[in-house]
Amino acid sequence: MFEYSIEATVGAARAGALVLPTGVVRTPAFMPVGTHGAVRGLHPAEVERAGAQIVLGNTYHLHLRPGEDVVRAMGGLHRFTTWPRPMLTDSGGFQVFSLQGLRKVTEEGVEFVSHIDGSVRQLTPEKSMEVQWALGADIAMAFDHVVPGGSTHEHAEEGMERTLRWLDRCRERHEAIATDRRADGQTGSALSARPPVHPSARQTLWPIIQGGTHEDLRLRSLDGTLARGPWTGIAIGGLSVGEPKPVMHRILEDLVPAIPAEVPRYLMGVGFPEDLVEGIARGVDLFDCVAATRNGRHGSAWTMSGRVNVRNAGNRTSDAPLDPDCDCETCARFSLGYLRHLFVAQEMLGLRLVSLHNIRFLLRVTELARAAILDGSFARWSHDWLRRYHGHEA
RNA sequence: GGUGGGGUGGCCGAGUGGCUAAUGGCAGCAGACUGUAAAUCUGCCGGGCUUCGCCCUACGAAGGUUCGAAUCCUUCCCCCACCA
Repeated sequence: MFEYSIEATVGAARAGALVLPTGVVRTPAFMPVGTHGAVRGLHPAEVERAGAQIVLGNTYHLHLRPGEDVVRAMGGLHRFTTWPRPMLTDSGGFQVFSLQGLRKVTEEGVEFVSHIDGSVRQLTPEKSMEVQWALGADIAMAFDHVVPGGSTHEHAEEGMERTLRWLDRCRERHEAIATDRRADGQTGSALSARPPVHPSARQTLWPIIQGGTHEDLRLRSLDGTLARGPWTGIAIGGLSVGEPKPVMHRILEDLVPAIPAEVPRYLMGVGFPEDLVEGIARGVDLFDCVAATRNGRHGSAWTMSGRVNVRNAGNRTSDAPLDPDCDCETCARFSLGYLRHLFVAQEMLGLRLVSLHNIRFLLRVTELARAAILDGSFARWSHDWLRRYHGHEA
């Protein structure tokens, strides 16, 4: 369980298979984000048909609503949401970054003022592990401290060191709960025919590398993390949080080669289509990003002919698909002119259809990249793809 | 016919002497969004130009008072309510 096997490589790029309790994830892979236990606007069947192999949930948000006790009582996140494939829960660490102003960080953990009802909630490494065990995803993420992209060396170092100290506490609590569960004989899958009252005892914990845009800190973060291993996967956090793209590429180039080859690498919160290709080329195996669904709801679509703002007046009578190169359910059936109408009329179908297209667009990028790695053509494919994609950018 | 109320930029609607090319909202146009406080947010939105500025035309119409009017006065046109 939790094995990762590499099937082929081209340069730093890899194609592999990640075995998880509820299924296998072929990499490189994009993971749609379902913060509240749903990929916004989309039916799980649609997400599955689009080719998603694994989706995310969020510890902070699901803790606030409906509460992990509810999810556990409902048989765990897989059964609750009916998503039959692997899941990963983010730890709430990103909310330390995104909810600045609503939280206070201390060594013990983070105090959040709930954006829902104003109540004060504390999330600690231990609490995050407890919540994530109750949610029952295949992969739990360590509770980390994300700092903004432009952070000083001193500030980034503080967040990185704290993330390492928190990692010790995460691992300790995560293992303790796993041991308890095994003792209780709760080893069944979260997807057993009759769902267990408690989720699977099989859940793995992945650490997160921090260190901002400072190479020395990134490498120290990795060293400290590896010293606390072994791990079944390693995540790179704190990128695409305001720093220029070349900086992110440089960090990946310095950091990824130092990560043991046999471990899957997960670049958190990234990205846009070009970020996936650039990341894969630098050895990243897993990605997640809210942009596909958020941009989709906002009427912005990725296509091989450039970004399309669906609402634009010029699309009023366009009978063409949103993206003629796309094989998604939206492009197979609907005209761009109709999609524009749906947005202008504020019909929710429009939000759904463009979200679905964007999700498919990213999944397809990973599928094409994977195929190119498997047949050895990745270097050329990625070069051509990037040139074609950027060729249409303004 | 009488009395009262009202006519403001595509629409709704503030504004009752200078800070008003005129608050807001809607509609329209464009842009942003990267481990989701986002079906959100930002900019433009009378016309023209050499667009961090200048010049036209503007608050039903015409005329007037005033240094200065969407705002005050006169006449006219139109709308609404009630009374005959």
